[in-house]
Amino acid sequence: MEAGTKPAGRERDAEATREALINAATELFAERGFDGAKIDAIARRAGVNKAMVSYHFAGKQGLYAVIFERDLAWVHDQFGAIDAALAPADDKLRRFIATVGELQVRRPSWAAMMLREVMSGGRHVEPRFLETFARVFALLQKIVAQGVREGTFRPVDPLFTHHTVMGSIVFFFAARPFRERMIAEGRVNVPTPDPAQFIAHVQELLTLGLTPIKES
Amino acid sequence: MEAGTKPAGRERDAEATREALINAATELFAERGFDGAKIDAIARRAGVNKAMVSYHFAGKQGLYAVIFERDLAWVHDQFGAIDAALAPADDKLRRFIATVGELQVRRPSWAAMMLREVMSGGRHVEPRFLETFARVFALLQKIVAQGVREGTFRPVDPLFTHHTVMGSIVFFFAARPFRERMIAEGRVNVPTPDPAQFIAHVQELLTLGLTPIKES
DNA sequence: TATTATCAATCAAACGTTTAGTTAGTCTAA
DNA sequence: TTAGACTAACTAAACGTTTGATTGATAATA
Repeated sequence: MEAGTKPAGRERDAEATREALINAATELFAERGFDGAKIDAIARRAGVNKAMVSYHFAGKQGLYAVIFERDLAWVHDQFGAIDAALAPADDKLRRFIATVGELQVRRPSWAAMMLREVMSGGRHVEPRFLETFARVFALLQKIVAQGVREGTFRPVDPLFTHHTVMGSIVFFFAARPFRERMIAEGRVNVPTPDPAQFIAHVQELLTLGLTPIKES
Repeated sequence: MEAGTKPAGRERDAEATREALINAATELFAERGFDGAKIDAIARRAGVNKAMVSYHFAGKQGLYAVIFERDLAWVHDQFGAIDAALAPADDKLRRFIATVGELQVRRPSWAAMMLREVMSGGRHVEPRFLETFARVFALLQKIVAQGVREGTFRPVDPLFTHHTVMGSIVFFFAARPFRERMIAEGRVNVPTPDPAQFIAHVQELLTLGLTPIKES
């Protein structure tokens, strides 16, 4: 908890302040959305003055943009590597799913922020984000086509497949606050699930679910 | 578009006003969240004065609650029927998925509103909602157990299965604004997908994906 | 039937609060 | 000593809600 708080080391450290703000804001944006995350609350959680948001990021929108776009390059690289790889389609699909999963581990709040953007039609993001997203979908489209060609996948709609993969994973990570509350309140009788195991589950489900039906 | 506007029939019709507000607010809550949906915008879209929100619903929170809870009874009935049915587990799972799909068709904005609640840990909903949600999960848990017992499902984690099913469907419907923008802007080269076909896709994916692996 | 009384429904304006952003000055590390 | 980092106090705008007046449908009354 309170992962955003600035460490109490040096009194004046611009980099530490920026990081504290980014961490605090990421949590609050994920949990409450752009309008629900108040600058006062972000600054308080980060342990700095709220004027620092304007000072370091030129306002709330600027802070939001920095958070949202700091992983675009990483995403670009990872999925580019899968695209360039020489491997059968089912392997690529597993890597695709694993990479989406890795992003969630890297940035636990990314799922919720992405979901909110997707629901609002990309209201707060710059076109660069749309490009990256289109590229990721194009990759999955390509993988599915390859799999159908290779005979390892049945002829499924790549758009549908994209939605099941992204939907499953993003929902799993975005739903954590609710899931943990339900478990804590004893409303569901299950142990806290392991993210890595869930990713493995999605990999298996899709590998098996896309296997062509044998004509015996 | 502008589906919330009050019909121009009678000048004073409390029921029509309430409906217009509910419709307008549902769209805006789904698209922008609780804090992002401003009372001014809701009232404008509904074509009524913004004081009507407090008059008819005792404030923004009251309007939100009415929207969120108007389908709880329906959900309760539908999933109760599946639970009570005498059918093999794979049939029940298909019905489960179909029912989640039907809810989306009934209330196109429900997915986004639910997702936002799930991300915030149920910040704006009353405990009644949590109960219903727990009951739905319990049903899926039961179906999976039955399927494993009957030998039609491999021994999967019901919590994971729940997340893949709910995640896939809710994401598909919640992402509509983004998807339609991407298609409209020509960033992805696909036709607008048919919701019913997507539901069928999820049914197939899970039926096949949960089939036990043959030991040959 | 025509008139009047009544009250739910509606609206424009105003209220108090909250919000994002700014400013003027202070502090600290180098 | 100075440039950059920081803060408390402030401002203007936006927000949800309340208020007081007004409208129009309805039903009792003449």
